[in-house]
Amino acid sequence: MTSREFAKLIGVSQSTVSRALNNSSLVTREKREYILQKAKEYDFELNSQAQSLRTRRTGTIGILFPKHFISMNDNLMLAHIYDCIQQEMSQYDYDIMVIYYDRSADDFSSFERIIRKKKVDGFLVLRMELSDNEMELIQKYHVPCVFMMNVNANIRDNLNYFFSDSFYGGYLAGKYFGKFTDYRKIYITVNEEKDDARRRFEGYRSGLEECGYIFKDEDILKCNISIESACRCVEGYIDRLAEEKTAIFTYSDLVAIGALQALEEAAISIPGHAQLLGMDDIPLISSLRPKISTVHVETEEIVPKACSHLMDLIEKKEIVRREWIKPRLVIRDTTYPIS
Amino acid sequence: MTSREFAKLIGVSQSTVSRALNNSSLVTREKREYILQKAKEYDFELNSQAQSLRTRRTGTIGILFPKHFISMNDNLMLAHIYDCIQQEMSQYDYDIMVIYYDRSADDFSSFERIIRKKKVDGFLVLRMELSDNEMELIQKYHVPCVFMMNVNANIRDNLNYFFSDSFYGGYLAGKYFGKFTDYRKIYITVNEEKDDARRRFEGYRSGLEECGYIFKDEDILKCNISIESACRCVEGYIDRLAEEKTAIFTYSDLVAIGALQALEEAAISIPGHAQLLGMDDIPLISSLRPKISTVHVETEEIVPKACSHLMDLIEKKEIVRREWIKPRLVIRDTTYPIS
DNA sequence: CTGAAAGCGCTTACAG
DNA sequence: CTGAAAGCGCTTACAG
Repeated sequence: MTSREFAKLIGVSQSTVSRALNNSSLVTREKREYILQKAKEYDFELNSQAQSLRTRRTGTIGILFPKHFISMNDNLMLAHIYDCIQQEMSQYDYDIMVIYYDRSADDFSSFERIIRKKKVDGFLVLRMELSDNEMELIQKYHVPCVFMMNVNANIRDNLNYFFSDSFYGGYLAGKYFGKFTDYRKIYITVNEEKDDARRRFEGYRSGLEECGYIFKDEDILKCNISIESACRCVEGYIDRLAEEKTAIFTYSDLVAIGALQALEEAAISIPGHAQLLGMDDIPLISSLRPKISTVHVETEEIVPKACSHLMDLIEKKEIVRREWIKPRLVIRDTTYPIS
Repeated sequence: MTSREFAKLIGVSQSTVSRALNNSSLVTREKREYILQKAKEYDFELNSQAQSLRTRRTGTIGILFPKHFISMNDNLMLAHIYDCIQQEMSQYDYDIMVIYYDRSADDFSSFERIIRKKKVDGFLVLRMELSDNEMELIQKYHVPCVFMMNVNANIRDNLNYFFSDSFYGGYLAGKYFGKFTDYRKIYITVNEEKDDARRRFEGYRSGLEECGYIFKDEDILKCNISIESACRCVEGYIDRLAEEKTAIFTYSDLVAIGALQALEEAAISIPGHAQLLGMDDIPLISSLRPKISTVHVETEEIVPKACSHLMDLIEKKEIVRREWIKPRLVIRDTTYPIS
């Protein structure tokens, strides 16, 4: 049933139906209520395609996932962020579309296609390594975009973002481990999120330095962002870890889980002989035993801010907002309590 | 730029532009190629809202998640299924919209809203406990729907589905554990997915029976579908588990992970004193140590079948397909190898 | 506050 | 094979 038919059926004009169903103040309360009630009675709902065509609003936002992202299962932090976004957006009556990076696409990435076809009203971008091409698209089509969580590249002007302060997160780890003077400090980094991993490390190094510890570059281990890879990485280093007391800060919780497995396998006592500190604080690590200490990234704070600001941008409020949100330390079982 | 403007610009009619860009055979190859090239040159793309309004196709499908589903993080099996679907659908150039069950909605669930507003062309349903109301909506709006993975309720006529044969999965577990005559058999079930958990159990019992083992109802443990809950559940039972050798089959891998933690905490040797068998085979469990033996649900087979069939239904091919896909046993570290 | 009318940008039956 | 025209179902400026 179209709005014209429905309008005729209940004896008002199509315009009034539209106004009532869109909560326009141009319609009297009584009339609105009458129409709403009739709409329910006749199961009438406005066709969203036609609405979109007219209003240029789709009621859908896109989440642009990082390039290296393969699956929710492999990157639990992204799954967590996704969950938070979904929950947050439900209050705005917006639907969500996830945009993966499409390796197979030659000419158009799905991101490009979705922008050009106007399938979404705006983007939440979890990926900073946008190509110049993609950046241009955003500019050209004036798509509202809010960048969030992790920086991966230089931030251009007039971009909106809510980033987790990765440097500060690392700094907290450094200041904390710096207190344990008899532990050799290690950092496990990942290949995928280079920029962010670098920031975390720089913060770590700087925190340690403030405590008088000079970090040696040879104590950086490298792996991919998966449990298995981290486990194998630490296994390859296990003799040195067995020799002396170490305090290991990892790029992410997932890496920490892998490291923990290798340490347990080698019967290295935790936190006695090796302390282990993850980063992100994904839900999974508080389910696993031992509970891994970590640097908590304030997803709960970042996501609502990013969503609400994206809504503002879509409503054409042209303010630019840029914020760094500070992580905090969460001490659990794999490090010593703060004295 | 509209297709009319673009057409004028390059000296053809709007109809021809539309045909060329939609790969219609009614346009000569040369003309098509000319138009495609010009489209690229002028950055022209058809507006998908207008297309949708005309064709009644959105190029988007919905995934209806179970009611008890809260997050990708809590239910890793759903995250896994989601990953598979996303990967599969990319070949069809369809976008995906996840529909959560909205507890807060009084009158319209987001499922209802999305059906009525015609925001998607069809649904992949991971939830069987649809209300009568929702079932009626599907019928009334003729929305193509493919049900998949786990049954949770009675299956009505002319529904399309690709289900994992939960009974058979349990049966495999039963036949397998049945060989270990000196182990007491346990089953850990969950509150959330009652129907499916029941089927898995019935299969288990029947497999055991074939081996001459009569399962006692007191050996059913109950928890929620989370690692913590499963862990606490097994802890509460730990004395009996310490007393005698047990073979524990769990509703899901997540439950198995929780059970494993409790067993390890109590220093019960695995698989010597307790054998443990999960179900689903989520990616995470092959990352964790020890690797948990499990009943592998053929997500890789089910998802492509369901997606491809949904595409068929959307193309108005009115065939009904219903299939049960058999799981298989994957023996890893928490059970003895099959002799 | 209400309605008649125009138009959003496409696709496709129709005529040639 | 190609083009002119109608119409998908809305919203909103305009007139009253």
